[in-house]
This record gives sequence, C-alpha cells and structure tokens, in this order.
Amino acid sequence: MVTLYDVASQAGVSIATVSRVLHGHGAVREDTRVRVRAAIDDLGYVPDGAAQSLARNRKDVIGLVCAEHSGLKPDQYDIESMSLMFYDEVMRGVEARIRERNLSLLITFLREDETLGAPEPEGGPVDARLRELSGKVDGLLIGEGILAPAALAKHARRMPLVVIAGDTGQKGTDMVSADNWSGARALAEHLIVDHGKRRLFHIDGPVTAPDAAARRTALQEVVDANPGTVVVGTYTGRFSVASGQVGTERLLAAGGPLPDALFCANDQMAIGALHALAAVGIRVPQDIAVVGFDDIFPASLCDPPLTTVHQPIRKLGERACDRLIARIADPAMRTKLELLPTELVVRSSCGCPPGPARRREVTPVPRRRPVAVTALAAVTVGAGAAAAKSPLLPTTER
Amino acid sequence: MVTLYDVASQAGVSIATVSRVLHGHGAVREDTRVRVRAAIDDLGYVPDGAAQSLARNRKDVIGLVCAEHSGLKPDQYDIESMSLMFYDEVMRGVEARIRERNLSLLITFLREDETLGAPEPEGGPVDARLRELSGKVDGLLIGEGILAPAALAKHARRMPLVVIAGDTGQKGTDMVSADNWSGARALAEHLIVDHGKRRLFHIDGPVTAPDAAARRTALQEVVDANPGTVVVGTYTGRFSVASGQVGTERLLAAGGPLPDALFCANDQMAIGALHALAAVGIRVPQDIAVVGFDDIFPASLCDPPLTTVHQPIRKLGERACDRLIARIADPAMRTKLELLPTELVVRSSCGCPPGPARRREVTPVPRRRPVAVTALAAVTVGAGAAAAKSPLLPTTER
DNA sequence: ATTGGTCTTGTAAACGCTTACATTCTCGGC
DNA sequence: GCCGAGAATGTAAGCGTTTACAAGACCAAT
Repeated sequence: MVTLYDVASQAGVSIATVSRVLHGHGAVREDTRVRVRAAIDDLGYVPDGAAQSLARNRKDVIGLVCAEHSGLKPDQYDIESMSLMFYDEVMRGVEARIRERNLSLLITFLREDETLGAPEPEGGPVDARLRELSGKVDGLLIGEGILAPAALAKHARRMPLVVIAGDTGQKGTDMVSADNWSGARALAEHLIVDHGKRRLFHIDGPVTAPDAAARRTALQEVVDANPGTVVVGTYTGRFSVASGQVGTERLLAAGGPLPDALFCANDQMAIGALHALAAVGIRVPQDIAVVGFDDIFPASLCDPPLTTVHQPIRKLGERACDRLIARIADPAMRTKLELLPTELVVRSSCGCPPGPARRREVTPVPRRRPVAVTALAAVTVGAGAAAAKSPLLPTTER
Repeated sequence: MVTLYDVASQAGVSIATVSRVLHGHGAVREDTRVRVRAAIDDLGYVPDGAAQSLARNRKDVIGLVCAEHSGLKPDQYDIESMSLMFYDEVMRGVEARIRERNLSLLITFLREDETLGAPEPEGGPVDARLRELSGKVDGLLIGEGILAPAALAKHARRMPLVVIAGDTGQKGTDMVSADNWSGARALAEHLIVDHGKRRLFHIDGPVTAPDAAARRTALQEVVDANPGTVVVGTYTGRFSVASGQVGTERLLAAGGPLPDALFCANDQMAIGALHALAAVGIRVPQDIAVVGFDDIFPASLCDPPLTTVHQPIRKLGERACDRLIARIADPAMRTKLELLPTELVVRSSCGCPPGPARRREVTPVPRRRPVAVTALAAVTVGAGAAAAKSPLLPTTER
C-alpha cells in the first residue's frame, strides 16, 4: 500500500506538505506542488479512507436502512414486489444528494424475519445492527415500520437519524414523508365531487400501517364533508393483490346494490379488486369505479389503467438526505416533519375517458384537528373544490 | 463520543482488556468480563469503524458500482426503466452475501452522462471516481459497460475487482455473467426445433453490447445447425421499446411474406414489436411468433405474455460477491469467468398455449470454436434436442 | 547587519483501535 | 514459603491521516 510517507520521500518533502497539496490548504510553492503531484501520479497514491476518517473525526458516510420484503422469490418480479421498488427509488434520491457532497452511501437491508414483520420494540437484532452501523457512518436514514417509534427515538438521541415515510403523528424525530393525507383527499374528492360518486366501499390497509391510517382519515373526512355521500362498507386488507381480491369477493357475495366506487388503500389491492370484478363480468368503470394509491408501475398497465395517487419517492430520498446532512451539521437543530406533495394520477378506472394519464400535483391541505376538519371541510374544502372545477374532468380537460 | 478509554476507566481495566472482551480473543477472567460488559452497556459504547479499519488494515467494506440509466424521469417507472432493476436485484444478491460475513456495502451510481453513454477509455471522471473509491473499500464490484476493458484491467491490477455481466470474451479480469449464449440457443431451438419455425427475423441489439453479441451468435449457430432455417433479415435496434417498434414497422413496410418469428435481443424491443404488430392487426402468435430476452417484469403482463429467457440477476450479485471476497483473500488467485445458467421462460408469444409460464433452467452448452460448432451442432445439439422432446411443448406438458 | 514580516516547510501530537510483548497474579507442587 | 507455569492484565507501538505549532527561508525596510 502506498502511503503519504512514500509520496513524501519520493518528492523529497514532508508528509505535511503532501497533505497540503492534496487538499490545497496551506501555501505550497509552485515547484514543490508540481514535484509532489508527480510523485502522487507516479506511485498511484490514493489516500486511505479509514485514516482520513480517524484524523478528521468524521466518516463522510451515511447509512440507509431499508426493509426487505422477503416473501419475494429471488429473481422473480411480480406485482406484489413492486412495492419493493420503493427503496430502490429512495436510494437513488439519496445517492444523488450524497454524491454532490462527496459522501458515500452505505446500504443495509433488513429482512422481514429480522424485523419480525412488525416494528421491533427494542434490544432486538435490528437494534443491534443499528448500533453496529452507527460506528461506521455519520448518520442514518431509516425506513418507516422497521423500528418502533420509541426505539427510533432512542437511537435518534444517540446519533443523527431521519425517518423516511414515517408515522406523521410521531414527534421528536426528523421525518420526511409523502403527504398521504392530502393525496387521499384529492383522490376522494375526484371521485365524489368530480364524478359524483356517493356510495363508496373502502378496501382499507392494515390497522398498523400509518399510511393506511392517513388515507383512511382523509377519505372519511371528504365523505363527511359531502352530504349524501357514504362509506357503505370497509374491508381491512393486507396491502396485497390477494387481499384486494378477497375483499371484493366478500363485497359481491354480500349481495345488495353495487357501490359506486371502490376506494382501495393501495394499488395492489385495487388490482386484486379489478381481477375479482372482471371474473364476474362487472365492468370498470361503467358499473363501478376503482381507485388505488401509490402509482406502482403495473397501475398503468392494468385494464382499465388505474387512477391513483403518485408518491414522490425519489424526492423523499433527496429530502431525507438533505435533512440528515443538516442534522449532522447541527445536532441541536429542532426536529421536524416534512411532508412532500403527492400527485393525483387520473387514468380511466375512475370513469374518466381513456387516454394518457393526467397528473396534477396535490397542494397540501393544511391539516386541522379532527373536530375542526369535520366542521370546516363542508364549507371550505367541498365548496373550494367544486368552485375550482377540477382540471382533470373530461369537460375541463384541454 | 465514547471510546475504549472511557469504557476501560469505567470498568477499572486497560483498553487491551476491553478490546479482548469485545472480541473474545485473549483469556479474560469472568468477573472482569462482566464488569467490562456492564461498562460497555452503561456507556453505550460502539467501536469506531474507522479506527478499527486503520488498526486492522482492512475496511470490511466492499463497493458496488452501478450504471444509472439517466433517460429515466425521476419518480416515473416505465417499461424502459425496468432494465434499471437489474442493479437493484444485483445489489440484493450482493447485500445478502455481504451481510453473512459482516461486511458493509458501499453503493455508487454512475450517471449516463458520466459514463459518456459508452465505456470510458481511461483517465476520465469514472476512472477518478473509482480510484477515490478504492481508498474506502477492500474491493470493487463493477457492472459491465461502465469502463472499457483496458481501463478495467488496469484497476483490477491495483485492487480486487470483479466485473458483473462483463464481456465474456475479455480475459484477465474476474467476471461473473449470465450464460446469454446458452440461453439464446435454447430459445432459438425452442422456436426452430419445437415449433418448427423456419424463417426468422432478427431484431438485434447495438453492436457495442457484448450480451447482444452473444445472443446474435447463438441464434446464428442454431439456424446454421438446422437446415432449411434462415434469418430473413436483421434490424439493429437500441434495446428500447421504440426501436423494436421501428424495426418491426420497417419489416412490414418492406412487404413480402411475413417471417415465422421475430427473435428480439431483449424484451423491451419485443414489446415494441408487439405494439407494431397489433397496430396493423397481425396476430401473435397465430400469424407470427415473437420472443424476447431478459424476462423483465412487463414481459409477463403484455399481450400475449412473452416467451423469453430469464437471467439469474440476484445470483449474479451473490456469485460476484463471493468471487470478490475470494480475490481479496488471495490476490494471486487465477482470474476466471463464471457463467451462470439462464432459464427459458415459455409463455404464449411463441405459439405455446396460454397458461402459467413454464420455466426450464438452461444447461450450459459447452462453447466450441465457431467451426466446430457448426459441424457438430447439426448432429449433437439438433438431434439431442429433438430426441429429448422439449418438456415445454404442449404435447409433452404434463 | 539587523529586524520583522511573509511564505514555505517540517515536527509531532492527536484520532481510536488492535496486538505483540512485558508484566503481574494465581496456584499447585515441592 | 518458594518455584515455575499458566492465566490475566497492562504497556506501548503501530495503522495513515490531519493540523497546530515551530522553525527556517527569504526579502524589504531599517
């Protein structure tokens, strides 16, 4: 291994001088600089990262902790696994930022069996992995749902840490999330206000999922805000295609009039619903509208193409990274939650005419306390949306 | 920051002893061990990775260098971008191995504008990034097509390095690739031997792509080996949906009898072909068969589902990682190329009946010099395949 | 020549760990 | 009680940087 000493002796200077020309810090006479550069090139010297970290007292490395969905067969993609791409996209966002600042990115996947399928309380293997990691990085980016909020907060106290797509209710930890709530509102309003749907069936996500909660609340609020509208039933799914299908089959088996629309908590379940409906010959969107959430890739491919809400995943990574870097620079900074706007993606499963997807960024709706929302929404939000005459409806298109 | 010294003084021992209980190396009396452990937990001590690396003279980090396809709009998946998932999958394979051995994974994406769209000769920005990286890792995994073979070989001489999906012709560098050649042979044989297709049109990949070359050669060999079979034309595409579409339109515009099959060098182009065919009402597979390569996710979703060849991408990552670790342990080891078997995925675009995909691992065909192949293949391979009566044909299914 | 200032360069002390070697305990056998 | 062999522990020398500080070189002004 070539070290500073080798370069120094080859160039006939001290290691301090070599270090200086390497970083352009102190003043170095032109001819010395040239000599040193020559020696560096000649020997093919590359500074040792570990020694630099030790001397500088920073690693210039940030860690990204992802949850791996292990049900997936290696080397086989399927619709379920599309949610996996979430982290791939986050990673690209993070990496872009990292690189601009000449840092490095350390990746760790946590398998589902490690995370116990549910956020780990504390002291478990994930906790240990995180501690171990903390010796190698300046800060950590961690996905939601991997560690229980309490454990997360504990780690955040010991090292710079920001949570990606975290529970927006949780305070005291830096977080960057998509504005699920406003996105779901926009989607519900599109269905209710723009399309005049009145009787909605809700295929909900797991009760433990914070994003499902946000979407659920938003739907309920929009329904409450629009008299005459009602959620005729709810099925609690598990975010999988199969559960969306089962939920729909249950609905159909129960008999009674078909609801106007199926509001699914994610695209996978919406796709499941589409399957179930197609199986019994119910036409979408003529007989019933179906909408999803997330805008996973197959959403644009299914029949009919799915109206959904797109999340700014890559941006999530970028912002989380920015936040982390800020936190590293100033550990005393106030923690905060940052909500990124989502995008309403209108295709044809909602009843809009077929054609290329129409996209509209959802302006964040300021969130009020539950009581206030119900009261105000009837006036403010409902009326506002109606007055604005959504640019996504066929009549206003173009 | 809590250091060994803090723990040592808290436990009333020397730092050497703390280090010993930390790693269970030397003998430590039970009560001391307990005292030290208590101090560690108490202070929340975590060893500093940089200091460890420096002292141990190894980083326990390996780097993965991926090429990013920059044409992609952030946050929007499309068919083209599915090839991007290649690295995501490789990464998972690598990470799995890395973790078993308690190493860390450092990720770097190279954007297309950095890689100049083509393998960089030497001394360019990628070269510099790689050198820089080499100070932070014990070894590097790098994707094919990022750096020109010569530059790659130069780096390989300076540090442990293995190429993923590299040009299988290149020697002197460790490489792990999928057996494109055997996969393409199997696919071509399925079309020609099993389905009796005689007149094939080839939608080829770019001349610069080594994997396209392997597939091209394989096709030609199978054609040569089967008298009466002919490649009626070739269009050189660019691996994109659009180029597949254009190629097919050209073919149609040229008039003349329709070939029996379209042999596309990747799935994206096959999907483009499907579009072009559907646009003029030509039915697949009744009027013409179409096959792709890679088995990207949309291949199973398009109409009809695409018969193609699946690559063991995750395994590629695993094996490359294993190889790198071996190389790090023994820098003098002979370099070698490892070919991983591919899988023939039969859906219905080839003319097989619809239904779930039938998969069959392709046994590697020993590669002979061009002359020998042509001579022997007519007997060995052709006859062999016919005798075996492919288990994928409808008649032999089930 | 001396002085004082600016440039340029060198010296040496960290940084936090591992580990070879030295030292001190402990204890059974005498 | 003393010896010697392990066992347990401590000491200190690295590992390759960065950087504060010291020192030397050079030059203009005195």
